[in-house]
Amino acid sequence: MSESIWAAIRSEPPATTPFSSNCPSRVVLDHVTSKWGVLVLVALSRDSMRWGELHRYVEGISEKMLAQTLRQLESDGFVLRESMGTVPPRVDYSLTALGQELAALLIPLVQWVGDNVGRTTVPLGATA
Amino acid sequence: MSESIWAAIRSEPPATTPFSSNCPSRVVLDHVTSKWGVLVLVALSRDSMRWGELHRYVEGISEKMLAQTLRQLESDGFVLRESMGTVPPRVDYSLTALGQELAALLIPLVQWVGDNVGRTTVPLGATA
DNA sequence: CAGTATCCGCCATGATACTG
DNA sequence: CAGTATCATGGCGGATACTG
Repeated sequence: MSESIWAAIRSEPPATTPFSSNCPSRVVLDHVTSKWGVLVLVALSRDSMRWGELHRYVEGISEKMLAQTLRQLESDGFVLRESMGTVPPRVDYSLTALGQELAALLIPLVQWVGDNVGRTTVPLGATA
Repeated sequence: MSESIWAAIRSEPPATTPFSSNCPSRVVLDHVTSKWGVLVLVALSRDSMRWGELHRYVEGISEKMLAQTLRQLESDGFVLRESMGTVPPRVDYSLTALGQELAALLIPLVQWVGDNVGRTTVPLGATA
């Protein structure tokens, strides 16, 4: 009994890939590639931004989704939240070192998509 | 009247970015970064795959979502579907040139996430 | 200003069953 | 084998109102 426990503990997390259904990276990947996650991460890649700035910059995002996305990315360790504790409140959001590594990979992607929408055959009228 | 029409037509699609709420790239970005879209695109980046192969390779994807994702990516011009017209049926899926360009950007991302999950602070227990 | 709280519709996702 | 059809549901996402 104790043996099986130790065996289980000792056994390495069996080198799962994002293609494995139980791989933790699936979760992170979902956060990162979420509808708003990508845009927020890229938005913060230039410089830190305040809540209101982000809200205006990432057009169309609701307050709820902005809050949710930021909390998510913060809990993943990609975003740093700094409250200045002033009145009226001022809160700055920036990328952590980890977040910057990630954003570095996201930028070319967003850039490419932006540049090449015209080459795609996306059914017109899909404005959503 | 005709003037305003021409003015409207002549005016360039006002250089929208993915941060603009009405930008078409938003749609493509959503397809590409969809839960299964990323994985399917990366899966096909090595070589073409049959339906059943994909279904097994991208663990956890339902038949419905596989079909839907493939149709989506096909209609965007990223994926090529080739039915062999045999019985029993054999259908091959591969990336178009456009899809390969895209996948080239997706691979480092998926790779990075897979390699760096450990550095993130994803709340444990989130296996979904 | 920077959020939280609440309500709600809709659709993305999934499980199951069926078909050429 | 390669899908489609159908049904059920959770939660994504938006709108609105409220607060320190």
